[in-house]
Amino acid sequence: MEVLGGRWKLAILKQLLGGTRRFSELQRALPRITQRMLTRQLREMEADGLLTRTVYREVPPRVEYALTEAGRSLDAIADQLDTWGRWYRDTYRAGAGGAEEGPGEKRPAGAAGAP
Amino acid sequence: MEVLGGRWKLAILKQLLGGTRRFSELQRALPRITQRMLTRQLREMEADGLLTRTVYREVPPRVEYALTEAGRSLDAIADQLDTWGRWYRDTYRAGAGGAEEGPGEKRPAGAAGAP
DNA sequence: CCGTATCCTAAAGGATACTG
DNA sequence: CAGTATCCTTTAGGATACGG
Repeated sequence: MEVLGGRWKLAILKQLLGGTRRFSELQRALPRITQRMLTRQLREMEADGLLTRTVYREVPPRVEYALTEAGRSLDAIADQLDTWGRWYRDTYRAGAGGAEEGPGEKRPAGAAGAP
Repeated sequence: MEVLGGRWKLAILKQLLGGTRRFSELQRALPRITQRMLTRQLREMEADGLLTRTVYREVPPRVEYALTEAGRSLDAIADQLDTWGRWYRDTYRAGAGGAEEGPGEKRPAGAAGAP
């Protein structure tokens, strides 16, 4: 949780799972993050070894971010968190009525009776 | 991440995956959490629909916590996070040398080339 | 036994302006 | 384009003491 715990890290991870992205591309994909936060979360993830940052000294400058092996190894988890999150939101926030009888229908795959 | 994001929630979840627990049992299992934090995280998880809180008005009082379906549905994810966390720690913090050539050996199951 | 109440620090997150 | 620099608010987390 220390490594994934940022407000935006999962979203960034998801973007980078789609391939290398440059700073401005990430900004466009995540319209509500501020420049400062994007920079900070990216630097933290770099420090944690989840991604690499490559600076191309051109004009205009270009910086590319790509996942490391460690970052890519979070693929499955990120995916499951994403799926669970959607299920949870749809089940508990959906029709305001929400979980009147507990989650029973479209449960995330494999999480039914547990083990 | 909003739902799982507490410092202790994953640990609490893990305990409750083992069955119903009372307050003092959780405290003993998580020696470094303060009473206040345990109470708070439990109440948040209850509000999020992850667990139920049952009060038995006896002397001395007894309060039992149990996961809901939603809580139990996090089983697989909690497990994977746990596994990844250990792998990450062992790989990146282990011999101080750490990830000299990127994670290559005991990668968490199924997260290799990524499907 | 199972909490509340108080008080406090630190970390996270953000708005806004400026820059190599 | 891809950041820094400031300044500020909010939330998380914790230590300690007290109570039904």
